[in-house]
Amino acid sequence: MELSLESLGGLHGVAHAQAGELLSPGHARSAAAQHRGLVAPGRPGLVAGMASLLDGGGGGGGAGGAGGAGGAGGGTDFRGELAGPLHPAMGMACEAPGLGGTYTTLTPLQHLPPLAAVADKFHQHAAAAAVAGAHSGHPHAHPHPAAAPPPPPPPQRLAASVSGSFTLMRDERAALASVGHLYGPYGKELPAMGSPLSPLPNALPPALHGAPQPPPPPPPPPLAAYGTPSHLAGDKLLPPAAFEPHAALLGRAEDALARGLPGGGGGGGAGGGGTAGLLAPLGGLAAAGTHGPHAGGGGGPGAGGGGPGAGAAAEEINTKEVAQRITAELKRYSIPQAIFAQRILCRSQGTLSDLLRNPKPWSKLKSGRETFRRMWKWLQEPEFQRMSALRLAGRSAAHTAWPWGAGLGLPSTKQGGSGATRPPPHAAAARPASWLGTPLQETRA
DNA sequence: TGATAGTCAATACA
DNA sequence: TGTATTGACTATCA
Repeated sequence: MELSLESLGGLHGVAHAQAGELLSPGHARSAAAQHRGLVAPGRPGLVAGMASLLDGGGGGGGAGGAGGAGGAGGGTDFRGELAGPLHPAMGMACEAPGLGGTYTTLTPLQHLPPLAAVADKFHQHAAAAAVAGAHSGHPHAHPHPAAAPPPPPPPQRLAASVSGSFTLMRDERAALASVGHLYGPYGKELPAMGSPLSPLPNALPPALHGAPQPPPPPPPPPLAAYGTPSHLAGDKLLPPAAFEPHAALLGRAEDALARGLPGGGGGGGAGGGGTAGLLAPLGGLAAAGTHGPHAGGGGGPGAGGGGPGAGAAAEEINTKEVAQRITAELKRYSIPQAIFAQRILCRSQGTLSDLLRNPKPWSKLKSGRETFRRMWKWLQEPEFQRMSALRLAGRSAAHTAWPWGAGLGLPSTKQGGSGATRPPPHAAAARPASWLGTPLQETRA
């Protein structure tokens, strides 16, 4: 792995700083045209970055990058545990419980720009990435099935790589925490990384905004840009089967996060905010979520969180809060429920809608927890990764012709009703072009 | 075997 | 076009 801290940093920088430049004229235009109204003034750069990231270009490389990063970070035993899959949201959302597999983005990072290239705007992420890298080298050259170096990706792919690095970081910190590593460094970095976690400008309970945060997340990139996996064809890096461990580990990761991230510290406030608010120790129930679907407004969670610090292995997710945040994020980025449901949750739009509107208390959930975990996990990701996940997932879907959009034929957490018996669908075809992108057609052509 | 949970596709609605 | 609702179905558990 030729991944270096500097590379990471640079990569990151490029991803954001040069996003605009990297954008293909077509995408740039479409993005601007389509989301003019969505782009919040003052954050065009990031938007562009995300657009770029999500752009088809980023995809393949990105995935690879992520994988690479992950590999780098995963140097520890933890890596072994994770065995590749780094993030359910990263295109491996739809795993079959028990299969323990996931898509992973393991392709090597491509040329990385110098750290100097990092845009100030994103220096925090870069730093975080660097830290992650520092803590996790990818010592061994374990075989990555899909790690085969893809053809030299176009510049745009760098962005995607960034997302990969984030994936790494995320899991990395969990790993670190879980193995009792010094989590200290992350105390500072994580908040930055986590900024995306609780940066919901509106629609979020105060608790979630408590802490000082970097500038609000950028407005959503053009959706059109998200769904252009054209060159990503065949980018599935890991066999789907490799994924679930992720879910299995999720618990641990959550733990780790709960213990190490938010709470951490007092600092908390915000930093922890996100996670803290969403997770609650079993004993101290989180707020809203546990009190009923429409329990009162948001106050709860964040506050309730009580501190992730407490939650160890058995923290519960504040379903209500997660639902609110997901709803806010989807609106913020103009992500259709159907897309999110299919790509990240491997569920149908109707299911997601129901879950978001009527989240059941964690305590009442059974297999449905998995769905909320995915949502939660997605929320934990930096924006780049979130979008990447959506994109990658879409790509995977496109290339694997997921049945009913659920993915790889893997059963959903719980096969619902006729879903299992219904004829393979047309789901893919029905996906909005802006999200699915033309790639599907291209790759099939 | 019935109750419950979870999900889906279809459809209505905005 | 995206979201909310509904009815039907399967899986799990007591």
